[in-house]
Amino acid sequence: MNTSNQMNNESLAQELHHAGVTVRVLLFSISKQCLEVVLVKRDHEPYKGQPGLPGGYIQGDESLEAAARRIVEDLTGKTDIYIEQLYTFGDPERDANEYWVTVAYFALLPEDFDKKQMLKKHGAIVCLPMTDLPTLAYDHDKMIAYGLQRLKSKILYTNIAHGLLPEKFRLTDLQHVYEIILGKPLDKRNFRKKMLSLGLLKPVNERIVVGRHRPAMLYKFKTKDPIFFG
Amino acid sequence: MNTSNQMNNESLAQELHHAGVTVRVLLFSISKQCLEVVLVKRDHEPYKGQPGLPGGYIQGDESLEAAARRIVEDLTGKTDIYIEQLYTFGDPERDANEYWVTVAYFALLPEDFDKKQMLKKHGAIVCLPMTDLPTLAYDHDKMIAYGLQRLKSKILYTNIAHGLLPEKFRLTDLQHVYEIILGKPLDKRNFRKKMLSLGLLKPVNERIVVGRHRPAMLYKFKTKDPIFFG
DNA sequence: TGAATAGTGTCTTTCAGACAATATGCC
DNA sequence: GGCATATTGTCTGAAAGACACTATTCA
Repeated sequence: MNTSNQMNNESLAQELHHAGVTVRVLLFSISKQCLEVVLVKRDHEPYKGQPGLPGGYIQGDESLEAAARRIVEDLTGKTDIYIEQLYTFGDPERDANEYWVTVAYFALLPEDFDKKQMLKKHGAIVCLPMTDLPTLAYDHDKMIAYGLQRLKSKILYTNIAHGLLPEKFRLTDLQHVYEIILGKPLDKRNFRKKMLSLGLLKPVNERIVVGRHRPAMLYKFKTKDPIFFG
Repeated sequence: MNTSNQMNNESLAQELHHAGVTVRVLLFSISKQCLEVVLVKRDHEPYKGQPGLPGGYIQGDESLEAAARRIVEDLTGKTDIYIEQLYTFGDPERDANEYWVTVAYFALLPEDFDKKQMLKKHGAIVCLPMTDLPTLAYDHDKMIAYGLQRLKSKILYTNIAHGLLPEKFRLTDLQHVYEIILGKPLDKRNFRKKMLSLGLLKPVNERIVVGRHRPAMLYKFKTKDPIFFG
């Protein structure tokens, strides 16, 4: 396809200024000690057999975000996953054969989601720790770097952490989420003081027994609507 | 175009999962008392005659950002304009006839740029204050709202203000930029204290005479590379 | 009763925000 | 000399950050 010359004819321009549109999803999740991202093994060329981000084409009757939600639902079976648009990548050098515009979305999987089901059903899927990623198809590594940056900054001024946690959780769980994403330990007293002062959480009148020690109070987010603070 | 059914054939999918790709640019600028955005009068259907955001099609040999830069250069003649990607809008309901994916970019015009030239050369262009915008083509009003939000938040934690100022400026000019964007007056002493403590500025050993009073020291940004603080 | 985590308070420092008087150069 | 803006410092309250001990439950 050659579109480098100036277009004066409207219909010709419409013909040539089209591009393939794909949606990619960065599905982040917290495992015991690290942040993981969902990858699929590509089943056709280019980059066949290599891991890449899950994604697909837009369909003519759905919005970009709806396409992203469909892809996430296909993988997880869940519809209440946190999703936001991340960035749009479009560069003729991404693929020698065609101009692809890829709209990347960013999604969060709660800790209590059973990934085994997903891994079994879609055999080619893996969850890999962010610290040890293989070579990925296309510019998917750039997308992941960008998504991680977004997550790191946005957890500091929004209630986005709810996307990574179960409905009810301990303050300790919440702190672990922050520590894993920020990559550094946090002071327990200061963390709790700050979190509770923000007023985003409400205590659930339940406790959870984890080991042979004092059980912890459970909390939930008052709302999962986007809240900005700081 | 009907793409609502499942695609099993790869080449068919490639045929149908294409969309028209346009780039739109929000070109913000500071005038005496308010923030303005550049609009053009559309010269063909749909929305012919109505004001809308400047934009165009991607060409096959340029990236999305390059397309945005080309559009800005066509309008302004300048290549060193601050640009960043804002958001990508894609929804079949945006246009009944075709699926358009629109990648919106966000750009800043420095205060010393002579807009008269631009308005004269491209007769259909207007700069309108953000507070009094007419009905716009498509969902361009949504894009502007989104861009304004980005500007308001990003001026608080980055050096993005350099895009709206001349190379050299008074601290008073910088303060005006903040006041106009945030829509509220700021305390001069606190503003200067904070700005200088950030270490983003360096004094230029020049003064500027504006009226019959003490001339002000001029400053410039140490770098226009993106800097995040706070 | 011992193991293991839950839960809590003080002090220091830093920063944001309120607030007004003096300095300087031009006309 | 008068006008008009430039430039500067203090005080107060809020929040961040360093830091360690007691409470509770289960096995």
